[in-house]
Amino acid sequence: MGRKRTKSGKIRLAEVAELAGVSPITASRFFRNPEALSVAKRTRVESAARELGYVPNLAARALASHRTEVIGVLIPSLTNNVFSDVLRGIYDASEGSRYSIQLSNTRYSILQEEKLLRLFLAQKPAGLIVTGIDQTAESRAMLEAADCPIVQIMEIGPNPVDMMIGFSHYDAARAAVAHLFAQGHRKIGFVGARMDPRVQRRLDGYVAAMKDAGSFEQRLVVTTATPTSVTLGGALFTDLLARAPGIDAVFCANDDLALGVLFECRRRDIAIPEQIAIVGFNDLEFMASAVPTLTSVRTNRYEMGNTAATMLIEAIDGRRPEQPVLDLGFKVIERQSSSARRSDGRTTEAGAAAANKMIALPSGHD
Amino acid sequence: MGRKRTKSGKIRLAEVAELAGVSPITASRFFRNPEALSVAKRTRVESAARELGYVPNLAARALASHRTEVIGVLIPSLTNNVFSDVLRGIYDASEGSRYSIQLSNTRYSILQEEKLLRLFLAQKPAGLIVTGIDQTAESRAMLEAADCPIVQIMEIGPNPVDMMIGFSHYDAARAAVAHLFAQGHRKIGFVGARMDPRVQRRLDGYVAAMKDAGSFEQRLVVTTATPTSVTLGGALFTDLLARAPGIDAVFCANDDLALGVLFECRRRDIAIPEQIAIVGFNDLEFMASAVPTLTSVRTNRYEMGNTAATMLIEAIDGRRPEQPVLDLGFKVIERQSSSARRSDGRTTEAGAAAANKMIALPSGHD
DNA sequence: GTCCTAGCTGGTAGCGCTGTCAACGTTCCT
DNA sequence: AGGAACGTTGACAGCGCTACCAGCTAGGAC
Repeated sequence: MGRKRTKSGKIRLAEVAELAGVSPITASRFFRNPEALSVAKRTRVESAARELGYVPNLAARALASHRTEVIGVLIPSLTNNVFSDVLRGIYDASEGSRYSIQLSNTRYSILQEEKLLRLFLAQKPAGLIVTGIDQTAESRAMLEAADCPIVQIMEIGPNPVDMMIGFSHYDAARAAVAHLFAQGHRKIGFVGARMDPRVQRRLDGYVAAMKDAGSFEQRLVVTTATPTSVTLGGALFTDLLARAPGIDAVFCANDDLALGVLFECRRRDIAIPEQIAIVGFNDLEFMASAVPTLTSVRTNRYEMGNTAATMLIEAIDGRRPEQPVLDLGFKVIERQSSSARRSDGRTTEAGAAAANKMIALPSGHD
Repeated sequence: MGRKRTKSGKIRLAEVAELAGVSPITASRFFRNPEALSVAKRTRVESAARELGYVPNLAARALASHRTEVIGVLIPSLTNNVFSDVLRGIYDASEGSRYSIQLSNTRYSILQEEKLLRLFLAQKPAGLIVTGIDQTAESRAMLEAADCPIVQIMEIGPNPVDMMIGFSHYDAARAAVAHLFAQGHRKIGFVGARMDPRVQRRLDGYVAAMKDAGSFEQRLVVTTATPTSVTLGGALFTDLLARAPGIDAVFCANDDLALGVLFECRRRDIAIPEQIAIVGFNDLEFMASAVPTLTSVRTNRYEMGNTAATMLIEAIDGRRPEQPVLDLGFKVIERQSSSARRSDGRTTEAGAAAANKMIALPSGHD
């Protein structure tokens, strides 16, 4: 019995080729570039492969071709809702393609990111998705030297390494503050946690908007390096009230903080928006459902991940996008928590389904 | 110039061996089983590898050894907070080990799970983590035939494929309902979304507890196959109120629903817990911060993922746990939303930091 | 001193696939 | 009709590593 199979019982390409009556290399081509085969051989190989239940050995392929079919993804957090939406978009886009996702968590450390990047690059990934634009110089050099397509996600900025997709956190924050001004608020506080680069740029946007209006005061800003949470939102708001008792609005760097502020207002019997207006950031699902409903800045997280992975795969396959930097913009979703101040001090009690007015802006507008 | 390097400029094991003055196979052993080398050679190989910046080629290793260093993880959702905690535990445990995580999303479909399982198994993973105990017969057969360790996570049940770590959703739900009974509630509604197998078992636990007390009525149960959300919690609660206006408590199959119920109560001016008590499930962070604070069943999600991956890696390395099925239990965290009914109809307005009474139970107690 | 065992080391032979290049028709042009 | 050009196919030689087994040395038992 000329035992052709490996001990594991796996079917090899050679067996498929033999059954199909072609050479192994022809069978190999069938799986990588079927158009290169004549229709006759193509169908023969196809049916042989199906009959034997052939599954390619990716390790052998990677070894022989010096390429892997792995897309590396570096994100700073696995728990943050924001990134789970982005991730879902990435995974959805990778399904159906022949690429698989290799995920690593930088924990908001650019040093950790550099380490992971080195690890990834050593495996010659087919492509790379990295978060943000604040890499170490070393990381930046590695990315520029990498011979695979790269997408930077979450925000846009100058000097993309390769492709880039996101929006301007600075502009989004400015728009949120501008909205509060438009509603008649003047003493607008800022609460922020974690203070990673993107949150920092939201703060910068807030500061710029406040300075433009001549309303900026340092005591209106309360931040911490602690990871964000709903509870923390309440605590930071408490600090803010102590520092600046006269505030009439709060811009929260994310929605968890905003929810915490909402609860803290409940606890203190502060009326929203009559006494204090609240605006969050990201527009998580619960914002539309809270009482009162909470204004937020909608960011297209799923779409960001999905488009990033799609662009990357296209680029890997040689079809580079004509537009390598994509601004997904944002929308200020106006809800009860920031509606116009009224003399009677009440807002209408509308259900969660109340129509949302939107302010849509591509970032880059001022 | 005898060009020893591959065109990519990568250092190979052979170069390391040459510099260290040993044979390639000895150098190879250094990376897999350093103890097998004499101390002298060990240090020589080590410094040679460091000097050259050697990085092993995983594809070649996988091809030659018929093994990969990939742990496959199958989870039903990437957005659900519950799984992001589990995932973080898994990733944290895999860091520092030589195994990498390959994640796939079954989207709550056991057919999709079967397909993905086939895909994974074809790559000969080092180990596998699968969610739950409700695989298709085909999946089950594949898992049992797989020649790698396997951990089932999220719940425990009879007939583990291999290892298992989780808790009894049935017991946890019973304990939650028992807590409501202990606080004097009788007409306890149930709201559930998605109705995946674990939510179904929570419903079963609820039904059993209610029947034991002679309080079960079909109209107290409102469920939907729709994915869960805060908004949906409000909608389901609205349905429940219409079907059973006399309820005095709601057990929610998860915390998002509970938050939705809380907001809907606010909207309708229903006092919590005086008119209606609320209990959630999972004890997400915001539960302790809501107003009123929300009672929930704490589940050890991070620990579950972390322990699962740790056990799996140990098993891969040949150290099987003496206890292959691990019950992580749960705790009913009592908060304001379900405190004892009072004649004066008020609860004390305590901050989020109010001490939580806990009922700790390993699942399996009745 | 001889034999045996254990511990360490190295040689050989692939793992399953693909890059490269040559060779073979076939078609189309001049 | 001759030849170029194209499309299709196959032979060969590895990719970088490890399984397997043989050989070597040292130390201990008799």
